[in-house]
Amino acid sequence: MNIETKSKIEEHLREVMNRIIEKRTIYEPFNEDEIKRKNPFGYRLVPIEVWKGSKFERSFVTSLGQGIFEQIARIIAEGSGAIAINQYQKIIRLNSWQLERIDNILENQRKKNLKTKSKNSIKLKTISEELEFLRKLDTDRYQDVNVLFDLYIKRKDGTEEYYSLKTVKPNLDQTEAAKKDILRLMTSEKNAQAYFALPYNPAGEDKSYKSIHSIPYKLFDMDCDNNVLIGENLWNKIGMDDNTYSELLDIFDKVGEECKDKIRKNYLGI
DNA sequence: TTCATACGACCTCAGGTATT
DNA sequence: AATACCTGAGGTCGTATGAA
Repeated sequence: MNIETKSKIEEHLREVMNRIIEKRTIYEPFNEDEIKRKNPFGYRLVPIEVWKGSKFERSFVTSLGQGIFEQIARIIAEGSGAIAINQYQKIIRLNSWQLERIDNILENQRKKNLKTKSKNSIKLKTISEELEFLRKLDTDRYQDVNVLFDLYIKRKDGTEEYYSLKTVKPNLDQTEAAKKDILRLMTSEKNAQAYFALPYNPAGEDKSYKSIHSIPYKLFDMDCDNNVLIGENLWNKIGMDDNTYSELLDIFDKVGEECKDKIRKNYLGI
C-alpha cells in the first residue's frame, strides 16, 4: 500500500486508541470501589490489577471489532484505487423459488449434525457450487429483498466485491445471516463476488481454523471455499497485494509503540 | 445399558453507538 | 442524559455420542 494509505490507517488507529484511553483514564476512570461493590467475593481474592486490566480489555476488544477492522478495510481498498463503502445496503430482486431454496439450504445445513461424518454425510457444497443450481431456478414470481454488507468495493475494472466481516469466532446465527446474504446477492448478480470474511485466524495464521472453532463449518466449507477469506488472504485480497497483511501488522506495531506506553503510564500507572 | 465427555444452542455480561 | 439496540467473548446446560 502507498504512503498515504498507511498514514490514513495510522491516523484512524491513533484516533480510536486515544478515544479508548481518554475514556478509561479521564471520562470514566477505573473505580476500585465499584469492583468491590459489584463483585465482593472476587475483589477479595484476586488482585485489583486483574480487574483493571480486564476492564480495559473489554473496552478495547469491542472497539476493535466494530470501529477498526471495517474502516481499515475500506481505507486499504480506497488506497488501491477502488471505490469502497462501509455498511453497504442494497435491494435485489430474486424469484421466489430461489428465495425458498436458499432458506431451505440453510435450514437443512443447520439441522445436519456436524459429528456424523465419514459414512452418510455428503460433502458440504461451496458457495459457487450452490449457485449453479440456484441460478437455474426460474419462475415468474419475484420478490425484492434487502442485503447488507460491511464492505463494498468497486474495482477500477468494474468488478464488484462484497464482504461480510464477522467476529473471528461467530456463532451460528451470525454465520447463517452472512451466508444468506451472500447466496442472495450472488444468485442475483452473476458477476459480483461476495465473501465471508474473518479479520484474522484465531488459531494462528498457519494453523487450521477448525482446531479453534468449528461452528461455521456447518454452513461453510471454511478450508476450501473461495468465498471464505481469513486473515492474510482477506487483507491481501482487499489490498490486491501480497504484502498488505504484513504491512498492516507493521502499522499496528508502530501505533502500538506509542499507545502501549500511554496505556502503561496513564491507565495502569506503571 | 450406563456413564463420561464433547458439542452447540442459547444466555449473560460488558461495552459502544445511535436515538430520543 | 437516558435508553434502546447492537456486538463480541465466554459461560451454561441439555443432548448426542462413543467408550466401558
